[in-house]
Amino acid sequence: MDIIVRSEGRADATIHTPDAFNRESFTISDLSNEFDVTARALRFYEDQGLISPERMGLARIYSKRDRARLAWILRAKRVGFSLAEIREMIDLYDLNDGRNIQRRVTIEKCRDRIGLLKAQRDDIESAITELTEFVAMVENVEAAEKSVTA
Amino acid sequence: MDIIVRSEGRADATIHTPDAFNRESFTISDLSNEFDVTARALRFYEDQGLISPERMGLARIYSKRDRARLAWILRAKRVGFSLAEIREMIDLYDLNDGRNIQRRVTIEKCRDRIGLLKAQRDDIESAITELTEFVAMVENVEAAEKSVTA
DNA sequence: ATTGACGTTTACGCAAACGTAAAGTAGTGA
DNA sequence: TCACTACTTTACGTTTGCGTAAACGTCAAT
Repeated sequence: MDIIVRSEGRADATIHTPDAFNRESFTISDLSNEFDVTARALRFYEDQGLISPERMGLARIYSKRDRARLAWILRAKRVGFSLAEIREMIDLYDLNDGRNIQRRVTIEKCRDRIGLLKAQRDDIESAITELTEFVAMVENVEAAEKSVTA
Repeated sequence: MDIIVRSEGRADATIHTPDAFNRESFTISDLSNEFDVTARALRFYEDQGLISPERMGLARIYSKRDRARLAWILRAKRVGFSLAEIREMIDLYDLNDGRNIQRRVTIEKCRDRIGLLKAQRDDIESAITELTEFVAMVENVEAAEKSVTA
């Protein structure tokens, strides 16, 4: 019996790890399942300095913060940022967390990013419109054809 | 009639090519200048089957249609499509141009694409909001600090 | 005839973002 | 103890989207 239904039926292995009674921590497969990315990807992000989960022996233990950060990373990716750019931004956040660095630079970079994002959004809007019109057109041709055939 | 707006100082060579009195055709550098992409990129797109300009001997001659298609391609790129995906879409358009293929499939694909684009747009919106808030925050900290220092 | 400016092909190079073995460790369950 | 499963590292492979010579053709002007 394949005990592991995941989530709602996943009181197995990883869960009885001594300290994880509260869902404060996650395994690599927890997160890779939840966010639908491969473990390989997560390890890669770590290599690139995007996340640094704790370790229990060798195994990675992701905290809630790590999880939140991952969510952030993935959205940034979807939005078109490269991993390098994401790392930069994370650094910005972190630096401004422990704040003592040039905020001007930070703000500048963010503004640039915002500009890019807006342009991108507009491009996407146009694309949506165009594709939608295209679909409508194709459907009309289809309708016309049917009316002829009928 | 502002036939050539971007030719501030380039009414030379390419222009007196015998047949191109009307701006029906463009050289590779015309387009690479206009759209700010390298000639290498344009040739690459051709390799990938995205555009197929005429030839005059060896040289590529881009028609107005080619130019329009290029504009389309570049926007699709900005929106996040891969060259392969772009080729697929172009094929869809073309097939529906000489229409005799399954429109259902076309429409399906377009709808999928539209869905993705909308999700992407929403992600971008969120990112814009978040970044904007972040900037505001950083600026507030700055202001607060100044008020202390002052 | 030579020098540019512009065009061409062929082909190797490269960074990004993982995929994919290969091989070992560690805990659990029968 | 044995098998299983999840997790690990190391390291080479792959795809995408061009960059970057190298080496050559073509025309116009000097």
